[in-house]
Amino acid sequence: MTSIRERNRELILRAASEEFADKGFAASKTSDIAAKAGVPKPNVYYYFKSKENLYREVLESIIEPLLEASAPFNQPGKPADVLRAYIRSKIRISRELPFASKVFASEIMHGAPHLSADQTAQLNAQAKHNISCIQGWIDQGLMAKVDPHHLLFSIWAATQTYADFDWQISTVTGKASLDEADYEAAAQTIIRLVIKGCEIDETQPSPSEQVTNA
Amino acid sequence: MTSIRERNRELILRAASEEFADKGFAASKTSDIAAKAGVPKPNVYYYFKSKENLYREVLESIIEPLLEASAPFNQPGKPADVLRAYIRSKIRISRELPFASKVFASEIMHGAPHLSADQTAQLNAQAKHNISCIQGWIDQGLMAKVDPHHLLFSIWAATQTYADFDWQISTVTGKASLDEADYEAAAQTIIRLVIKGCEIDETQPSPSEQVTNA
DNA sequence: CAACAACCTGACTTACAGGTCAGATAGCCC
DNA sequence: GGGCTATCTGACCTGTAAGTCAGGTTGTTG
Repeated sequence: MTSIRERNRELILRAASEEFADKGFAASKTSDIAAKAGVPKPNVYYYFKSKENLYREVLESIIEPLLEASAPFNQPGKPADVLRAYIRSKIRISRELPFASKVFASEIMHGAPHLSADQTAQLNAQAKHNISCIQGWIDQGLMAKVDPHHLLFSIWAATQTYADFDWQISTVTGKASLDEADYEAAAQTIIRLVIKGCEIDETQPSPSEQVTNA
Repeated sequence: MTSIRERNRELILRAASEEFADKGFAASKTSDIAAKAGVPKPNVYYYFKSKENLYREVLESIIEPLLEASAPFNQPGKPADVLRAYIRSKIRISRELPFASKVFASEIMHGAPHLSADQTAQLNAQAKHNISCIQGWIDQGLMAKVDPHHLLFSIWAATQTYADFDWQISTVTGKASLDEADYEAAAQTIIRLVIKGCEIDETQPSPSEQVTNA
């Protein structure tokens, strides 16, 4: 069995994701990754062809979870429920895959030079779908007229910030790392902002807001 | 007059901020920065002692604007007004100083290894002040009980995202760059989420919520 | 247990980017 | 215009990190 392979690849990938998240692609040294994984450097090259390959695999590992986070948008549901579930998924990713999240964020920040056209297309398609879904709710009078693009950007930003800017969060809160309760508070805060922000203004009560067609 | 100095430093700083924002510190080459600034590489070292020094100056250039953005918190005002002004300031920074913003974001993402203790302290002090200001409003019953930390994190994230993740924004919106109207829509969306989210819930109108027990 | 493949490794090569330097040129003040 | 400083520059040096390789070891399969 080549479970040796599986195991070593896993060790190296884990070390690499931490290293890349911490220092960024260019500043990360393959020798450091090897050391952190507990293997000699040539092994890194044995299992992964190059530093860039290794990086790409780390990057790829976050794509699937990211796409899955949009699941709530892919089945019918009330705006508030879908948005709530979406925000929770996003927060969960930040919490459970902080390294890959950070690598992804860094990649996006620098113009996604390592993302394949296919990956970009997939992510973009899902984003477009989510946006048109929100636009649909607005058209149906199920939620207030909040620009779907900017709403999504805010949700992405607010949820990802817990992975990407963990240093800032730690510094300001004074906690080395957030616990369950902190993440719960974060989720609830973001959910509140989004749900309240999407509620239809009562000031000018349009008659048939509740017309939930299909 | 040594306006030659001023001018050249300015050229190099501008080129450096673009390069650092685009590629990150480690991946940026001083030769590229020199080329972009239109000066030979040794000039970069003549005016700035080292690549790191140059980077630090770029980084430093965003600190002052960032601190100034918190001005609304430093004078009395109603929560909604202060938050609105704050969000607009933050968005303005993202728009007007996109490169330095990105460099700052990248720096924070990697644990702020180049920020001086003093700069960290200043930024942290301002953040703490803003948080206690929000907490004060809550205690006075002027706004809903929204965790001040997470509220601030969301505002930071939502506003900075327009500088940091401009590639993503461009890709999703299909626009190469956002115009005045787009930034206005972004500001209004974020302001709506925040203000609505901070409004006191009417559902259970407790008369004297103001019972702030010491 | 033989032979074949997978895995491991110390020692090496190489390219490249940060940084330097000696000397040239340009501006400035008396 | 003489002398002084600031600015500029091509050519160079050097450390470092990506990547390689020859040969060793370990596992695996008949």
